[in-house]
Amino acid sequence: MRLKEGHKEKDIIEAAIKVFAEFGYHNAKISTIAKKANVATGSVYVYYKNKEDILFNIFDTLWQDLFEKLRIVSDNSALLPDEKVELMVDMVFEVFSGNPSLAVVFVNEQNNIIRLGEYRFNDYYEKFLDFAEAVLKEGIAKGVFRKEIDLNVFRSFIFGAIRYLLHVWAEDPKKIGIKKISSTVKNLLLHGIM
Amino acid sequence: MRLKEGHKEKDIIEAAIKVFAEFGYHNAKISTIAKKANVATGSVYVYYKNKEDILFNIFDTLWQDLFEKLRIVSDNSALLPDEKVELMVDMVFEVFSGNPSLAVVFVNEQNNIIRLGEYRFNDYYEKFLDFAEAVLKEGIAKGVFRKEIDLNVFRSFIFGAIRYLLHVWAEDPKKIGIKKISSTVKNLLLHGIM
Amino acid sequence: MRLKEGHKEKDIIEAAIKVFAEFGYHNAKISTIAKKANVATGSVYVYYKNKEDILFNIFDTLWQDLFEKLRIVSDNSALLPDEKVELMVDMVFEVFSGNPSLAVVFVNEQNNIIRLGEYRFNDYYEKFLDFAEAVLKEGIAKGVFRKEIDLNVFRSFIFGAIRYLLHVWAEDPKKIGIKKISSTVKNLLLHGIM
Amino acid sequence: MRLKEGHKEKDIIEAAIKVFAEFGYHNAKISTIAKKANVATGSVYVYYKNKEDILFNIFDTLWQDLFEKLRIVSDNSALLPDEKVELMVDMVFEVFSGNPSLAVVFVNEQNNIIRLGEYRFNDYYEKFLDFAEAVLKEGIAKGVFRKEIDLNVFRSFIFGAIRYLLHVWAEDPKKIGIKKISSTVKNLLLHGIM
DNA sequence: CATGAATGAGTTTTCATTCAT
DNA sequence: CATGAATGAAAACTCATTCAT
Repeated sequence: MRLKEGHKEKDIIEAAIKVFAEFGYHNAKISTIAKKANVATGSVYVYYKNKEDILFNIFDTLWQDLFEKLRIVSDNSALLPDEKVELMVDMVFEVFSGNPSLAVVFVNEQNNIIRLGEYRFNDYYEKFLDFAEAVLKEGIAKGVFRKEIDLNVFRSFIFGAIRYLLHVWAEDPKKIGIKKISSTVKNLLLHGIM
Repeated sequence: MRLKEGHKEKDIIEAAIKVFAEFGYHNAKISTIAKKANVATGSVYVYYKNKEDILFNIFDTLWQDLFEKLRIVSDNSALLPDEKVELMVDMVFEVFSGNPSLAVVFVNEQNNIIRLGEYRFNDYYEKFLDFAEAVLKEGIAKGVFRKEIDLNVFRSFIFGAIRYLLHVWAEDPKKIGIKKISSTVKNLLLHGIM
Repeated sequence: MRLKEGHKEKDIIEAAIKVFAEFGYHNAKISTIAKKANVATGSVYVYYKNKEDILFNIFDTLWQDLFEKLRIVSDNSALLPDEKVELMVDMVFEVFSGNPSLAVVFVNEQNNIIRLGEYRFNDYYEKFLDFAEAVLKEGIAKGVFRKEIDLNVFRSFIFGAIRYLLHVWAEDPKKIGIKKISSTVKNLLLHGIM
Repeated sequence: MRLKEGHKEKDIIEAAIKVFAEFGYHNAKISTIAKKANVATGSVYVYYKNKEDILFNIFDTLWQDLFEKLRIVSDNSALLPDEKVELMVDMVFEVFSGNPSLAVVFVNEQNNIIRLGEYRFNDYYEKFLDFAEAVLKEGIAKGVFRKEIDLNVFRSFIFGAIRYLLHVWAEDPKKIGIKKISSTVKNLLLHGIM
């Protein structure tokens, strides 16, 4: 029999990330993805149920990766709250640092993902924000963070700031170094501009 | 007799904002917009060249509104840098506070706008960020703001944070009050969490 | 405005009957139907939701026509049972006599219609067979028809015989005259071959 | 070691009959047939040239079976014409009685078979109807059957009636017993309803 | 200006068939 | 012979845009 070559599935995802990043989900054609993956159009449907299934797969993998790394930081009881915040910010930038296209897709297609009606992604996202919230709470409890900060607003504040910076960086990775970005973010987050 | 009612153009834009917010630009049908505006499909094309022209119009109006208000704050030499920052944040939330759908469109369709190849919007956006940067520079010069902050990162940091909070608020305006959001943002921005 | 020309809807149905008859439902292309109706492909979708909707429409119209005519015979209390049977047979052949293609579609696509999951057509069909059954019952009650005949089998027997003859005739209307067919059917039905 | 099991060819045909019966020829997938036959998709093409070849095989086997049995009845000079008719009807129902799916395929896919352009099936069918005609002729010659009956119409009449009853029975074999059906058919055929 | 019927280009998806192993 | 991964041709359907009235 014709053996599965074993890399088509991955090739397709990688091609899809690039094509989604370049054209956006709605303007991305399956045929373009297939071509970029050196695969026939029909082969895409051997591995993925349909177009949205490809997008879901990208996000699934990504979130799982994020959680895994986040948990390691979160569970480390030797760290102070502010150190945790710093490490978390670093971690997020690290995940994307080797793959700007993935960052673009992550930022741009969030809405599509939700509009496509797959609610599991809301859960991922909530869970992620809960991590951020937990660290803040811990910091407040230990008297390291200011208690006037609304937790709900905080978590979206930091998520939005990072998400957008990720996008800015991904659009032109050479313009601002990712190190510079993450250190400025950490600084602003902890101390503000004053 | 045919009444020249004279508000079709505006009706269409308002309908479009709602429809774009609900379905996203790509899934929004011209016929749906027309129906919501109580206008025939063909009439949409009397006032707008095509679908993207409607989106461009929404953003044009919006940016002009933002600039006008921003300039007033920026030009007020009686204000301290930190007061300026606070007022600017207030101002942005104010612009959208009466129109959640507009906020959703503003946040979600930014990418489409740019992908559609209309570069004037890059200019709008740059100009807007320049304002933010100018205020920061002024603050640094006056010794009010910390000079370690990278201006380029700062402006995207604040833009991203606000943009996302706008979205969170717009999706469910009753969940978190816009006042609470803007005060927390100002607080975080100036002083950080520590 | 561009006025509805008023005959496109009918043109499409008529073209569809011909194309379905020639190629069968599954091999019939919307584009072929459109071409035959002198209409753009997209116009088909202005009038009909999708391909199966066209088929449903054909059958709806047909069954309604059949019922109307059947009822007139059925309700005529001046007729003897055997006269009713004769008239009903005549009537069915009459309905199709001007439109062989319609007969072909009626006979060949019955299964598709049911497989497509529109159960209203089962009702039509049951109702139709009930008419046949009622006439037989009446005949038995009056002692004109033999009471050994199983009603359930009878109604399918006659339906199948007529349906198939319709098909034979429609495939080549000149081969056997429809008059000859219907008179033989009536004869066989009432008296058998002995 | 690979076992040459030797019944794959038959397994495939049997699976195909079931799948064609359930979904219809056009909606039946080769992969579904293969799965039901416990065989790989590609193996289907080892034994059959293509999809239509499977259908042709089913009909070939079936018709040969029908002819063989028909000839035995037809050639039996000890039988009276009406006895022959009765035996022929019995025989047809017998052929299908153990395999409702085969009956469904036989009835439903007749048209596809002809549309697929294999004309040998027209011959089969003509030959079959000729048998029926011959018996009728013999009966007329012997003065047992009425000579007013048009032979051409007769043979389609009986074919259509039986074909349809076969379908009705096959769709729900428990609803009406096949014995009841065949006895009613014989009765109606010979004596009519009066 | 206003209308909404008509258009047809463009894309996803399916699945019979092939073929490398 | 047997396999099932890979292929790509084919068709339904959508909807922005046009245009006759």
